[in-house]
Amino acid sequence: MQDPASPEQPDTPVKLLIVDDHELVRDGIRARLESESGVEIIGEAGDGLEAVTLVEQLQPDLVMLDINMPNMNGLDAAEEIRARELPCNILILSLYDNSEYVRRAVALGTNGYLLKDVSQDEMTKAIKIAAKGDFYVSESLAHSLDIENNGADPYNLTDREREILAAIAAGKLNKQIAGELNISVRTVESHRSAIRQKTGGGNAAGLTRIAAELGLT
Amino acid sequence: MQDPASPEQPDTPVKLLIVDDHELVRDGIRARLESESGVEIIGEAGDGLEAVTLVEQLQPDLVMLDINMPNMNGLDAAEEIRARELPCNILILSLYDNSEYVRRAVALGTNGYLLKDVSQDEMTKAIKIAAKGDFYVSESLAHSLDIENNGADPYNLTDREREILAAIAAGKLNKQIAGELNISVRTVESHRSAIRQKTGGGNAAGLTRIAAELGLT
DNA sequence: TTACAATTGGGTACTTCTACTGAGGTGCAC
DNA sequence: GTGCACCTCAGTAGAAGTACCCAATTGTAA
Repeated sequence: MQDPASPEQPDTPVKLLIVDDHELVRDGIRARLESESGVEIIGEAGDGLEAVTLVEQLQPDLVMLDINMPNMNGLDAAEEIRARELPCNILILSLYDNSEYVRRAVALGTNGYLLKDVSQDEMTKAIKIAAKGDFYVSESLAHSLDIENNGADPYNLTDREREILAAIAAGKLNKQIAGELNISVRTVESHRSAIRQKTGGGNAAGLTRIAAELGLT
Repeated sequence: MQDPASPEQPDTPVKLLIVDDHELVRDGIRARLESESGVEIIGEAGDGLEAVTLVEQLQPDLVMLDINMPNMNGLDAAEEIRARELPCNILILSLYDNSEYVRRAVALGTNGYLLKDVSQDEMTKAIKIAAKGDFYVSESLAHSLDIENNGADPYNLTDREREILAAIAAGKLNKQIAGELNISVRTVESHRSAIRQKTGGGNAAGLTRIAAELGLT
């Protein structure tokens, strides 16, 4: 993936920026890594905006990004860091083994995706790998990635269908959606019908639950 | 609330059991408290079932319970601990400032409700208070509790309305709901109409989002 | 080029939901 | 006992969604 100014020598510690909106989690990460000689925590941030600013200022080798945060979420922050071409590797640390999240993290060219139930050993391993510019993913997420590599999500929804599913979950009526997308109500109904068939979602309430499951809210 | 065999003397440390399904969070709590002389961590659990077992075996003064966990969630574990009349104070530690959760925690006779964005100072303070058998709640949650004390939730829904809202969010049709509750479809429609009016929820998708917000899923 | 998937749009008939109106019965508080 | 909130049920009208059927266009892959 990316190969910025990260050190190839094992004796130069990895300069790490921790980003999570919960101080408690940051404390946990800090507690785990302070015994690791190969990692040096050079800063912390509590939301995505702050993260982007600090990546620019502190120039860490690696930034560990939580996803759910106020102001700017971790995936958007990753996108911004890539857009500004900041020489920093990115490791996503999320609560959710949501395939949409993983899909997007991969698409953004991040260097790894960890679940928060990760063990200490796996975390340090992931940090080393991601800091080199390679890619690491939680073993428990391997199946999601397999699916991703096959080019399909759990329900095989197309982009358009996901777009419309998100609108349905937002409580919009078919008529509204048709207006916003400049297509006919019948077309929206066709998509909606296809979504129901693929997901087994049933009515609007069921589809809304599935949209939440896919992270489309 | 409860006043079990917890020590009144400040020099006897509080025997604490930590329960969270994420080792990372447990590490964070441990890191924060190991500098505190007044607290001794005597065990950890990763789910609610294990928590109840360990409370029985280790007899801690206080158990810190996460809510979202596999096997048995924290609120159900708290209920079980109270049902077995185990002499242990309970402090809930949750990600969510969900008024339904807070309501239930209060109803179960727990000794506090903390959000995970809590600072180190507030956490130790809460532990001291809860270990004495008093009640502590996050300052940021005070408003939810005020509402609770006024006998109302954010939307002023009645019990029946919450029941029906949950059914709607589960994707059930009015006809199904009517059948299960042995009432007329028209009555379900009346309730549904009242729910929409109170919550501004709009259609089924909107109501489903609100149900999720209220923890009725 | 052929084949296929995705997106687009329509017809028809049916079910479900929404928005308004009305009211009877119960239980609790002042 | 007089209100009041809650739960119950109904009529009517229209809007929205569901379940089938169908096909034209576009782009991409075999």
